[in-house]
Amino acid sequence: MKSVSEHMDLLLKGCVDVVRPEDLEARLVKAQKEGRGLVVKVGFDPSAPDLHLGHTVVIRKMRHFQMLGHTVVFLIGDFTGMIGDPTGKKATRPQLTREQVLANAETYKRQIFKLLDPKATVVDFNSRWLGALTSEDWIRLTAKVTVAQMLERDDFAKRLAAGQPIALHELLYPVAQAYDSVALKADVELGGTDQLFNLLVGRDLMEKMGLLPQIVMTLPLLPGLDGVEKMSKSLGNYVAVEDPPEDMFGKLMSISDDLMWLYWELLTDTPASELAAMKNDVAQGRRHPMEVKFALARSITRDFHGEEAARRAEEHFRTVHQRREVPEEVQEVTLPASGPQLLAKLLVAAGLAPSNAEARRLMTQGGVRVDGAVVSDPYVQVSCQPGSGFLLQVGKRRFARIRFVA
RNA sequence: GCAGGCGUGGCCGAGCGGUCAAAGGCAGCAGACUGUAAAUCUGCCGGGCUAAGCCCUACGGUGGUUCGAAUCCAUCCGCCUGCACCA
Repeated sequence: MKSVSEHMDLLLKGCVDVVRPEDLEARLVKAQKEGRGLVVKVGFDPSAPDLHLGHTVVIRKMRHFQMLGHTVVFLIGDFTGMIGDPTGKKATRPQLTREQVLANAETYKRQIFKLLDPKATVVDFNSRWLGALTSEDWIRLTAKVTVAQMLERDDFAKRLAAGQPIALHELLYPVAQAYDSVALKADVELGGTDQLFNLLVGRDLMEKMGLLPQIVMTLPLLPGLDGVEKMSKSLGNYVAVEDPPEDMFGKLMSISDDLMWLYWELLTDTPASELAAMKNDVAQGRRHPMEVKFALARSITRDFHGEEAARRAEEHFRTVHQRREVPEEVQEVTLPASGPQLLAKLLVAAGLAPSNAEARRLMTQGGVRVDGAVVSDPYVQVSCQPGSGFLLQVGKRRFARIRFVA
């Protein structure tokens, strides 16, 4: 087994806050001596099981713990979901049914097990213990946390100062999350940097309830493909875990050279030392940034789709985007044969344009090719003899092979 | 409850009786450029029609006024902001 300090290198890679590193090290040493793994807890929202690469930053860290023999608890916050993590955005969460929660859990599993080892992952629901608390239990529990403590939270402080409402139950969110750590006797809790406050409440509550306070580790919020905003579905700058390999590869190739390094750090397991060497090589002109970006796209695509799919996605990218050639697999569209037709209408029929007007526009702008040749006259007709056909291309990367059948 | 305001294209947002298919921005699409699906530049960006034009649909819903309404009036729906109330 590797030394604890080597473990530390892997575990601390990419982290923003670690409270406290020396505690982590001590606990690793103790665990190793006792031959047991640490319990690493991470909470997830039960309502949004569409994971993107931003989420995988934390999930990857979970994997690092697994790789070192620790147990990871993927905690679905079905009880806290009723509150909704207070963000100031009103909107009380719609309550999910038991069936929805379970269905979402399955969706989560399908996605996280691309990175995590199912055997070393415990999937749990916090309604299991939070739902079992009596009114009396809640009073005893909330007695351990002060209002002043809650108001340290930036969001609460701001709203209070601005005279905006803070519903009483919102204060319960951090307390409930903290109690999760008590129930699980967590050794470590991971989360995004936005979770720091909640995670620290967990430490505090554990100590008050006679447990060893958990170690808190936060990971950065991943910037989206634009390199500016954080990755999020609503901003459209994301790569979904379940994006098809070609899309995933292509989206990753589109990031800027600067952003690439952060993605290397947060979305691969490449050791920091290796990364530094690579960065240096590019800076010295010994390696081309594009080549390094290819390696990145390959690595990430492989994680989610496997070696073979990643290879094909790369090939597709090189063919279609780099060499501007026709991809191996082109969607076939069969249309009923007829007399001569306006090409514009065929574009619509083939699903390459949403309306005739749009199809004509595309043609006028030189965006349409028939068998490789640009056709810019919006009124050309083509013959639609049975058995005949041609390759239709719109823009650089949308293709359809048209065939006419009687 | 009282007073005032708002609702415009995928989104934000201007327009306040005709010249409005509706400024501007974002997003999107196409072209150029590029190692790149980045950046930048150019063009397009409701729909139908072989069209410098005509027609249809569209500015929350409905009904009016007017030769003519996104623009005025009535009403309904939805949202917001003050003030009041909160036994």
